[in-house]
Order: sequence, then structure tokens, then C-alpha cells
Amino acid sequence: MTTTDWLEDLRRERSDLGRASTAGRVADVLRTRITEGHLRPGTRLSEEDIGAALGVSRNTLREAFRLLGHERLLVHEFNRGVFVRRLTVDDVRDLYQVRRILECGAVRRVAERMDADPSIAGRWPDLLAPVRAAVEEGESAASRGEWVDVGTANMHFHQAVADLAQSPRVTEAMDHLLAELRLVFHVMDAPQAFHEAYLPGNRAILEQLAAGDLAGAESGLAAYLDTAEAQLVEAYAAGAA
Amino acid sequence: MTTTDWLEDLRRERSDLGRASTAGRVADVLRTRITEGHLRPGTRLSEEDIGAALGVSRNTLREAFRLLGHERLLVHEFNRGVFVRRLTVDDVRDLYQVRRILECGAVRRVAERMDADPSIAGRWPDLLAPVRAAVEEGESAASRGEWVDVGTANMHFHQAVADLAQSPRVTEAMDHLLAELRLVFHVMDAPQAFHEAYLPGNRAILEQLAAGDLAGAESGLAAYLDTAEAQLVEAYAAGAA
DNA sequence: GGGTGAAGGATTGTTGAACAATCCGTCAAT
DNA sequence: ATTGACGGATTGTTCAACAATCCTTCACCC
Repeated sequence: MTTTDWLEDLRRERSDLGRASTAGRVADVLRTRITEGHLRPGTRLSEEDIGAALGVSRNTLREAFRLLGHERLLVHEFNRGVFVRRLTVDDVRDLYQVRRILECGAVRRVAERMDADPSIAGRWPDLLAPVRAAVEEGESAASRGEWVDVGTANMHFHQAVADLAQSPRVTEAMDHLLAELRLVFHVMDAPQAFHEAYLPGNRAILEQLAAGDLAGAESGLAAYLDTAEAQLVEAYAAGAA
Repeated sequence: MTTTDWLEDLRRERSDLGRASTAGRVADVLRTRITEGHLRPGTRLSEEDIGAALGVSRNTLREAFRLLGHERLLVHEFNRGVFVRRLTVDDVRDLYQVRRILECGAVRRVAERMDADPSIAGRWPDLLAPVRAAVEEGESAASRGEWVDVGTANMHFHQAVADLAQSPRVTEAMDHLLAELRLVFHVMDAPQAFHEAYLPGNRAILEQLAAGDLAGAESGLAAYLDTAEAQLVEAYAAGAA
């Protein structure tokens, strides 16, 4: 790396700080509000009200809405306004379909790349560190009785599994998918119990991954996804009626 | 289905026609221009010029740009404007990583669902029809010497394979991925030869799928993706330097 | 009571003007 | 060759305005 290369890196890095547009910042604020459940599915976001509350113009707010639309957190209804997305049972099923493809695919891909390049095995503990951290985070939260944090850790676990693919696009897709799933959990009666039941399974999957039994881990993951989907569809269908 | 149900469907269907926003329509026009190669990677899209050319205001155009951003066709550079995305070799590699996960995952998922629900086998020829149509489209185009259409058909083939997952989100992700790939092909010297070499492989994959040899099809697909990636990375690295 | 149509208010979608901030290219001075 | 200043172009945002649309309410009729 030459001097101009790292200077360029530094410049780019600095330019990423404090250079977000107002539209981008507004989108961040709204995204957080939505994924944390303050703005519930079905809520209508009035340009006038939100613009006044956040102190931005309607045009800027509209740009922010467009930014959030692609994350499927908002839905634009032409001439009727913008709403926090209300997911259907079919949405839930599709989300699990995609999770199987992304998460199981990520594990399979890393197994294939290990076969092709044995030097990956030497870095495997490092690659697994975020998965391990998420499992420990969940167990720690459960021991403290912090059920919200258990759910958060469970999502970190699954994000970390998808990150094993080492693909920016897979990581981003999983990030959006988990954000959408949060909309589902906000509608559920007892999301905490949902997540907490899967802690031992996460630990088992981690140990399989650590032991190099990637096929076993993938099977465990698939079994988890099947069970979680069935449970969630049942709870969601009941709660959304 | 009751009367009110199909009336509602009809109303929704009618309401989807001619109810696109101007921002949405502008995004469509720009998307087509980009994916067809008229707006080349690296091109800067001046709000003033594009707005004047399309007869829309800058604010509307900015919304359209935000709509296209999430498809990775455009890249916003703060205070510098909006550019048609120029992909790197790492982008190409990541695209193929995601393709493996999506396309092979789709085939695997449909195999798993067939195991779980044998009635799918009765509908399999229907489900395979778009894949078959794309293969025939490609062979027809090649016999006429229409190499651009061969490339288009090849993309239809891969889109149809991903569609086997019967997941709206997978379909959309694949759609975006293929749009991005078009940006790669526009920079290549001879993209036609690239696509045409894979026609026999597509036919073989189709026949494997039709014969129910889903594992064989998945292997053929993975082999294609490995070969195509290597070839494309080599061509792209040479052409982009 | 139920159905229909009209009116009015609220809101959305879009346009255009304006201005501050930023970027980039050019030119002059060292 | 390097640095700094300047000017022009452009972006990002705000504001005001207006047409179009939607939704609610009310009046009228059967």
C-alpha cells in the first residue's frame, strides 16, 4: 500500500463521519423508532407532523421515507401516505424461507471454501468469535432475567451466522431481514419467551461450528428455523387476527 | 373467494395502473437506461440536466435517485452528486457469492419442500416452465446469431432458477443482483461470447431439474457459477484496469 | 334505516425559487 | 512545483404554492 493509498483511505474514512445527509439522518432516527417498537406496524407517518417534530422540511422527509422504503420498514401508499409496514403471515413464511437460504447457505459456503482453501481453518476461531460472543451475550442476559436482551442477542447470533459468508451483500440482506422480523415480534404477545427457548440450541450450533461439524451445524440451524417458523406463524396468526 | 374479495382484487389491480408516482416513473426510466448501458458506470447524473431532460423538478428527481440507490445502480456521494455505480472486482466476487447462496439455495429448498410435500412433484413441470422457456429463448437467439438476446435469455434462466424458491424476497434480490451484473457486462469487451458458451450447460441443468435430479442440477449450477466467476473476474480485472 | 352524491377540509405529490454550503477548476504568487 | 484565493457550478435543504386526491361529514331521497 502506497502513501497515497492510505491517505485516500484516511480521507474516505474521515469523510464518512459527519457527512451524512439530513435525509439519511432522519431515516436513521425513524428506523430506530420503528425497530424498537415506538412506531408500531400500521402507524401512519404524516409528513406534516413528523417534519415539524424533527424540524426538517417535507421534501427532506420524503427523501428519508424513500430511503426506508427499500428496507421494507415503510410502505408507500400513493396519495394516501406512508405507513409502518404491517406484515402478513405470508410475509413471515417468506422471511423464514429467505433465512434458510441465507443462513444455511452461509454455513454451506464457508464449508465449501474450507474444503478449497484449508488455510481458512487456521482462522476459524477468529471467524467464529462474533457467533460465540452472541451466544455468550444471550446466556448472560438470560441469567440476569433480561429477556429483551436475550432477543437482541439471538438476533446478533443469527446475523453472525450469516456473516460467516463474508459477503457484504449477504450481511446487508440479513440485516434488513432481521429488522423486518422485529416488526413481527412487536406484534407478538410474549416475544421474550420465543427467543429464550432457543438459547441451548444456539450453544449447540456454536459448538458444532467450533468443532468443524459444519454439516451438523447447518442441520441444527435448519431444524431451528423450521421450529421457530411454525411457532411464530402460529403465534402471529393468532395475534394478528 | 367471495364477491367482495374479487372486487377488491380488481380495484387493487386497477389502482396499480397509472398510479405510479412521478418519482417512481423517473426511477423506472433511469433504471432502464442504466441496465441497457446507455448510462455507463461512472456517469454523473446532474440534477439540473436530468431534471430538465425529463421535465421534472429537482426535488422529484432526488426522490427518484433515492429509489434507485437501494438497487445499487446508483451511488450517492455527499455534496458531489449521484453516479452510476462502478463495480470493483471484489463486487463481482461478492455477486457470485450471493448467486451461489440464492440460486443453489433455491434449488435445495425446492428439493426439501418436495421431500416434505410430494404433491409438488405433480406441479413440477409447471413450476419448471419459466426455466424451460428461458433455455429455449437462449437457444433460439443463438441460432439467429442474436448474441445480445442470448445474454438476456441467460439472465432469464438464472432468474427463473432463483424463482423456484417461490419467495418474493428471493425473486426481488435476484432481480437486483442481475441488474447489478449488467453493469459488469457493459464494461466487458465481449459479453456475448461469455453468455453463449453457457447455453449447453443451461440445457443440461434444465434436463436434470426436469428429471428430478435436483442435487445434480445444483452441482451443475455451482460448477457454472465457479467457472463464470473465474472467467468474469479475469475479464473484468483486465478490462477495468 | 340505508344508499347516494356533494361539499369541504386535510393531506399528498409536485413544482419552482431561494439560499447556504461545498466542491472543483483556474489563476496568480512564491 | 506548490500553495492559496477566487469564482462558478452544483448540491442539499427550506419554503411557499398549487393541483389532485382521499376521506369524512352532511343532506337528501327512497
